[in-house]
Amino acid sequence: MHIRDILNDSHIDSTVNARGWVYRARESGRLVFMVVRDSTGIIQVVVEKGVVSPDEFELAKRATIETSIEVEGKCSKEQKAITGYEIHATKIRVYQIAENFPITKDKSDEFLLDIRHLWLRSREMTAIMKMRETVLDSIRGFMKERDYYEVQPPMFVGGMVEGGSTLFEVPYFGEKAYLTQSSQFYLEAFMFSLENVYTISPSFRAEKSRTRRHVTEFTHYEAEAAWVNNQQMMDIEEDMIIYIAQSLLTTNKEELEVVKRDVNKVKTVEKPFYRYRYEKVIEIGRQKGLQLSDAADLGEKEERTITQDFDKPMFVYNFPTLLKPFYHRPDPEDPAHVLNHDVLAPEGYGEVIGGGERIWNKDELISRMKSENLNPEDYQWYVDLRSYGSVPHSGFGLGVDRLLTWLAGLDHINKVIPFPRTMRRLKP
RNA sequence: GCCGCUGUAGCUUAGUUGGUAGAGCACUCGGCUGUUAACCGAGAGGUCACCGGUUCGAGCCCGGUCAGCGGCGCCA
Repeated sequence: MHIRDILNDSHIDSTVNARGWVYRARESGRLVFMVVRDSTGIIQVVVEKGVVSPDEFELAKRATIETSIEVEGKCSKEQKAITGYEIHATKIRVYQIAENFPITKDKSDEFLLDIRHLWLRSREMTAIMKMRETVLDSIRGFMKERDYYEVQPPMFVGGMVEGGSTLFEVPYFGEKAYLTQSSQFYLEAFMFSLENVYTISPSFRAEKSRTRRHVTEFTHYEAEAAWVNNQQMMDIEEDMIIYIAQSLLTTNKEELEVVKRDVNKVKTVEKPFYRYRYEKVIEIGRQKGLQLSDAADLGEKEERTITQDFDKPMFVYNFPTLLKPFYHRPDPEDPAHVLNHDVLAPEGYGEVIGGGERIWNKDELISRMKSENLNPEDYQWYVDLRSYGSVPHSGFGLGVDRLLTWLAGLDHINKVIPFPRTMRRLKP
C-alpha cells in the first residue's frame, strides 16, 4: 500500500505494509527508528529487537539514508512520529543498503544542482514536480473547456523564427537545422484548420543570459486562436491563470506548505487583473522612482520594481511598435503602437506571458518585414499562410516554469525544472 | 557578451599584521537512550581550484588561467 493511505485512523491496530526509501534513520539500543518515504508521503517505522528476527534487526540497524526497504507491521497513532502515525515492524526486507548519501543538512543551491539526479528525491523537489503536474494538467483542462486542440509542432526548424541570433544550431544530414525557440508560427498554420490551438512543448534559446529567470530550455505553453482580438485574448489568459492558481490551491495544499508558500498571495489572484496601456505603466514606474524614457523597454529590474507590491497580475498592452517584432499587428487607429500585451506576475516576478494580435494582411506583413530589414523570402511559408483566406487572430506564449516559480513563491527558475539547462550547465 | 564577487575535507565553512590547516555535519568505532536532521567519547578524512612570481617562509601578497555564483542586456 502507499504511505498516504496509511496516514489515517482507519488502519489503527491493523497490519499494514509499506515500501520505499529510508529518509532518516536513528538507532537507539533495542530500537531502530526510521522514517520511510514513498511517492505519496513519509511515515515513521519502529523496529524493535525481539519483535523481528535477529537477522532483520541487524539489517535494520545498518539501514542508511536512501536504503530501499519493505516493512510490514502494526499501525498506531503516535504523537511523537513525524506524520502522527507509525508502523511497528514485524517483518522487514532490505532491497539495498544505500551507499553514503552525499546530501546532508548543509547544502548550497549550487551543490544541489550538481547532484540534481539525487536531489529529485527530496521533499522539496517532489512537491515541485507534483505542482508542475497540476499546472500542466489544469492548462489542458482549461483549454479543453474552451474547445482548443492540442497540437504538436516540430522541434527541428529550418531557421526562420524571430531574432535569429539566439538559435541553437544542430547538424542535420549535411544541412543546418535549429532547435525551435517558439512554436508560434506553426500554431498559426494549425489555426487555419482547427481554429483554436495550443501546444506545451520545449523552446530553446541560446541567449547567454544569466538571471534567475532564464534557462536555455524551457516549457513553452503557446496558443493561437482565430477571430480573437487582443482584449479578448487577455480575457482568456485572465481566466486561465485564475484556473491554474485555483487548481494549485485545491490540489497541492501539502506541496505549497513544503515549499513554504504563503497561499494568501495565491488566493488574491482573481478578476479583474490590472490592465494598463504601456504609457500608463511607464508612468507607474516613474512614480516608483524609475528613470524611464517614453519608449523605454521594461527590463527585469523595472518589472520587479513595478510589480513588487502588486497582489495580482498586470496586463501591459499596446507597446510602441518599435519595441516589438514584425508579426505584431499595429493598431489601425494608432500605428505607432501594436495590439499586443504582456502579463507581469506580481511580487516582483515579472513577465510570464507575451501575446497579442498578429498581422493577418499579407501586404502589411511584407511591408513590416521590409521596414525591419528582414527578407520575406526567409519567411516564405509564414507569409504564404496569408494568401489563402487569412483571418484576424491572436495568440500568446506563456513560460510554464516562470509561472510556477511565481505561484510556488520560489526565488529561481531552476528550482522548478527537474534538470535545468543553462549556458553553464548541461549535467546531470 | 559586459561588470562584480567567490574558490580551504564528501557537504557547510573559520583561518588575525604572511609563521607549518581548525570546526560542524556526513563517515568508522565505542557508549547511552521512544528517537525527532538525538546525545557523549574517540578515529579517519586536506595538492587550501590551477600555473607562475615576491619572500627565509604564502591559504593569506602580486600576475595569469580555469570554474562557479550574482547583476546587466535579451526574453517566456
